[in-house]
Amino acid sequence: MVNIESATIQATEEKILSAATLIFRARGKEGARMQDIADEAGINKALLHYYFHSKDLLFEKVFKENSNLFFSKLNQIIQSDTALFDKIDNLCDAYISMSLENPFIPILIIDESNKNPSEFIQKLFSGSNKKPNFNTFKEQIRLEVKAGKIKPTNPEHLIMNILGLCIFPVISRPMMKFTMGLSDREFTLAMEERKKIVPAFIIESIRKK
Amino acid sequence: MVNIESATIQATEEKILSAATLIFRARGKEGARMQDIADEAGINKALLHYYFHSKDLLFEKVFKENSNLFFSKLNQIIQSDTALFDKIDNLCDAYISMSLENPFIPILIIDESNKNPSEFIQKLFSGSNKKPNFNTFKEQIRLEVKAGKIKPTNPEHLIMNILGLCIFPVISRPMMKFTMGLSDREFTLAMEERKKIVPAFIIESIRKK
DNA sequence: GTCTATACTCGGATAGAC
DNA sequence: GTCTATCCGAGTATAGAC
Repeated sequence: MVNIESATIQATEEKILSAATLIFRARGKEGARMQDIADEAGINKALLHYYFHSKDLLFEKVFKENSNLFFSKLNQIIQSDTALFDKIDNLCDAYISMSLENPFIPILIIDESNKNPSEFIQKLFSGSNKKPNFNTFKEQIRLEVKAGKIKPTNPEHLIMNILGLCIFPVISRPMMKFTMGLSDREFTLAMEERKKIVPAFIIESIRKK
Repeated sequence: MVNIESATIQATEEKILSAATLIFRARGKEGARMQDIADEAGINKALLHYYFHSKDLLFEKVFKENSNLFFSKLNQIIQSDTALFDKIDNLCDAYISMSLENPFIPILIIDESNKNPSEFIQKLFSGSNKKPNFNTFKEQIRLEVKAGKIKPTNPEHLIMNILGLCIFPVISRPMMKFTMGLSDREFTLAMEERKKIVPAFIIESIRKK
C-alpha cells in the first residue's frame, strides 16, 4: 500500500522541481517568473512559496541538484583507475552527453560565477557537493610523460582543452547552428560524432610517435 | 573651435555607453539596474531614457557595438590570404586576447542566444553587423587536405575546436581558477601561454607527418 | 496541501520644471 | 540637456479560507 498523502507531496515537489528546471533553463535566474514555474507545474504561485519559500532558495535547490550530477560524474571518471587514453575517451563521452542533456548547467555556472565569483562558488560547493579534484589525473599524466608514452604535457592546459572541446560547442548551439547552417538534427549528429572525434583529436596531439 | 554643445552630448552618450557596458557585463541584461547604470555614469535615470528610450534599446546598442568588434575581427582573419597554420595562429591569438578583454561578450552571446535563439540572432546580425563567414576557411582546408599537407579534417569540427579551445577557458575563468587553485595573476599567465600552446596543440593534431 | 485574493516592493518609464 | 518627483506595471511574497 502506498501512503497517498506523502506520495502526493512527493509528486508536487517533483513537479515543481522539474518545472523550475525547465523555466530557469529557458530564461535564467533573473528572467524566470514564479508564475511561469507555477503554470508549468500546474499549480499556483502560493504553493511554490509553501514548498520552497522564495525564488532564491528554489533556484539554489534546482541548481545544486543539477550541477552536482555534473561534478560527481566528473570526479568519478577522473579519479578512476583507467588507462589515460581510455579515460580521455570516457571524459569526452560523458561531458558531451551531459552538456547535450543539460546545456543550461554549464551556461548557468559560467554566467553566475562570473557575476559573483566567490559567493557563487562557495554556495555551489557547500553541503554534499564536492569540488572537482584533478590530482589523480595530473599525477597520471606526469607518469605517462615520464614513461615516454606521451609528449611533455601541461596537465592544467590539457584539462582546459578537454573541457573546452567538449562543452563549448554544445552551449554555443544556436550560434554554431546559425554560422554553419546546420539543422537541429545535423547539429545533434555532429555532437555525436564529436564523442569520437574529440578524443582522437586530443590523443593524436599528445601521444608520442 | 569645438562645438561645446555637441561635445557635451557626445561626452554624456559615451559615459552612458561605457557605464552600461560595465553594468551589463557584471549583472547580465535582466540583472542590470537602470539606476546602477545612471549612478555609474554620474547622471540620473531620466537622462538614460532621454538618450536611449528604454533598457531594451540600450542593451541592444551596447551589445551590438561590442559584439561587432568580435565578429568583424574574426571575419577579417578567417578570410585573409594567409597560410593555414599562420591563420590558425592568428585566430587563436585574436580570440584569446579578445575574450580576455571582453569575456562578457561571448558569455552574453551564449546566454541570450540560448534563451531566444531566432530572435536574438536576427537582431545580432541586423544592420551593419556581418555574420561570420567560414567559406574561405573551409575551402582552404579542403585544398590543404588535397595537397596532402594535413590529414583529412572536417572543417566544421576544426572551427568548433579552435573556438572551444580559445574561448571556453577564458569565460570559465572563476571556475578554472578555483578548481586548479590559480591566482588571478597565474590565470592570466596561463592564458598568455595558451596563445602558443593552443595553435601548437591543434597543428600537431592535424598536420601530416 | 492547495486555493483565491491581496499586500508590498522594486524598478522601468514619464511629466514637467529649469 | 538635465534634473526632481511621481507613476504604474510586474512580480515576489503572504494572509486566510477551504
